[in-house]
Amino acid sequence: MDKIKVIFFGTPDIGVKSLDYLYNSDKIEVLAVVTQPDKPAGRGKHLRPSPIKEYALEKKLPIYQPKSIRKEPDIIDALKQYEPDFFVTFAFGQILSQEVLDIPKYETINLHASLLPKYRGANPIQRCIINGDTETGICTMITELGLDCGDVCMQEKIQIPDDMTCEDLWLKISEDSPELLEQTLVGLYNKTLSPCPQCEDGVCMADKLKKEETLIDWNKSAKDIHNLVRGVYKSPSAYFIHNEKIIKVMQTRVEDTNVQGQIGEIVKTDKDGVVMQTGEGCLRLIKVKPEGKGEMYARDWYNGLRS
RNA sequence: CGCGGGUUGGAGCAGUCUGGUAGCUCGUCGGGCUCAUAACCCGAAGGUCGUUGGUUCAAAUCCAGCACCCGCAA
Repeated sequence: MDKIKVIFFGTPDIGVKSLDYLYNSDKIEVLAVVTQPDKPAGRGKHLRPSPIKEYALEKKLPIYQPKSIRKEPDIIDALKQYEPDFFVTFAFGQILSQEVLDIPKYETINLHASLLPKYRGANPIQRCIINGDTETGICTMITELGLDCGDVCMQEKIQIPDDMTCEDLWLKISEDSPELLEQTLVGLYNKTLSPCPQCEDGVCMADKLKKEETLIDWNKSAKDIHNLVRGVYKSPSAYFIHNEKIIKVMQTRVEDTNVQGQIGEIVKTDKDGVVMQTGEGCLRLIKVKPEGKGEMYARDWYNGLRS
């Protein structure tokens, strides 16, 4: 059979393994890559290419970097010239227009990191952990104009253990997505796969994370704070303010303890960390990252406070 | 040239403004107490104070350059 001709739309590193897998697949030919423009990043404000672009450069694939794909007819025309069978989008970061969706001969396929119709939107990975879900997954779907509302092609479930962080889940999704994408493309191409409409009952949205959500509210339960900490682990991290310094919380454990103290205060310390009183139960801080410092054990941080 | 913090025994910090004896909380090692202990008591080892140069009788401390780490903002 002929190779399935695909153009890949993506930006962050979560899609790199998928792009690599499709690139190396003997069933698929990646014609070009579309990614976000280079952006100032990091401390020095230097322009940085997206991880997808770096991969494409390495493989010498054609690269397109529209500011907004809907408003750049030159790029739309260029994509038409490839006569692709499919567009594949995976964390691209821009909304496509109907004109763009109509380009591929078959469909535009999106990989979404949730079990649709749950967690439509920008941030399904962190939201499901913050909410304390024990299961999530990945879906391939037909892209339509509305936000993540198209018919679902395939899905795979992923269990969320109690100590999984968004980084762990991000990596897991990155690893599990390539095969699902390939199977979806082959299935649609051979017409052995029929997409199903989403059940409208279970729809919920996963909004972008707001900065104020990552400030720890000690009045919440230890369990909720623990979920927040692992849900926003490293990016951007949950934090609280101590002596006018930002203290990011990197690792915690819900504590079985009878110690009672004032909410938001340290009630106990030992070699394993610092125990904080919350609105419901106690939370042990295991690793923290004070402003201007590297990640350290909470115990070490506490030692320094007593100098 | 986006804004800012940092580098001091193995860890986390104070000391820098106002130059003059290397400090605190831990850890490690040894001893003691104890039925026992991660608890308590006593003692010890361990530091060219990031690096290079300058000022000075004298620099962790003041001045200049360099390296590395990090927070904010994007």
